[in-house]
Amino acid sequence: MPELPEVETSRRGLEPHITGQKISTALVRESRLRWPIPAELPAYLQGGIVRSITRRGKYLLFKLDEGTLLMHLGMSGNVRVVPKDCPATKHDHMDVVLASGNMLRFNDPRRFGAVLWVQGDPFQHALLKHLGPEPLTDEFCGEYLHQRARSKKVAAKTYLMDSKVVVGVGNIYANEALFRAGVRPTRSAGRISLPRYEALAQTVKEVLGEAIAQGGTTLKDFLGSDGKPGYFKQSLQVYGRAGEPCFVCGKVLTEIRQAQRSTVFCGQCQK
DNA sequence: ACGAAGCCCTGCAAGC
DNA sequence: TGCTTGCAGGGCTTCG
Repeated sequence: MPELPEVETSRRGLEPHITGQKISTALVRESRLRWPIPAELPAYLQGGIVRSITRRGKYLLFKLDEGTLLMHLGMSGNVRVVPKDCPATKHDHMDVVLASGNMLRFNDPRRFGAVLWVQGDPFQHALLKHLGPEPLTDEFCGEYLHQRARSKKVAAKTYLMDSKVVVGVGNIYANEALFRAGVRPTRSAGRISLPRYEALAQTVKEVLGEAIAQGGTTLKDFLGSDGKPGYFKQSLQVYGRAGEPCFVCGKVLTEIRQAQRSTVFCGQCQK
């Protein structure tokens, strides 16, 4: 479900309901995720106050005085604020009940997500320590991409989706950004010029920025914490359009697989 | 050290 | 209608 825009959409939706709230109780209903939810988590959370909710890549960080609740939505995860008497449904893994009468509910059918507790500096945690820059900051630019790609043979798309290179660029937005920049997804990362990387850095920012502004991309079931779908789907130019004509040149879009993920591109517009 | 592949899981749509 | 197959928005881990 979530790429960076969807995670950011969730974060923004949660923020006003969660910040400053005291946690009355927490309940782990199904601990099996990518890693088990720690058995001690409810004890850590109980009585704590959520000071802030931030995002690093696709991770959500709920900061408490005693530590940080680290959450990843994986492929199918969803986190929402609901009234505390809201009946549980399938795949509701965890509830964090707030003094306000609402609760934070984490649901994840495919269980690729994670809910962890980190004491001390969360950015020193193994999962966050080696992450690349945020795509919407100035640190992420053409020069950075160009420099870092030197002598790399990986395909441009695989390079763009590597969280050590840049965080938050998932399959949809990698396809879209490469199309907008006119870069063929299969081209070796080390064989792309600086000006073309400048274009690519720009289109990554554009695509993600537009998607956030539109509340993310709802393909099947993504809903923001307000229950509304994202509207970026209607802006997609290549993702999910294999076999259909390119909006720019009319040539039929090609689909291939890279690293077990579907790639769609225009053989005419992308070189 | 790097790059490719495997794997974790459920749900759904398409095809037979 | 019902079965089987393949694919899905991610990313850590293992293998070569």
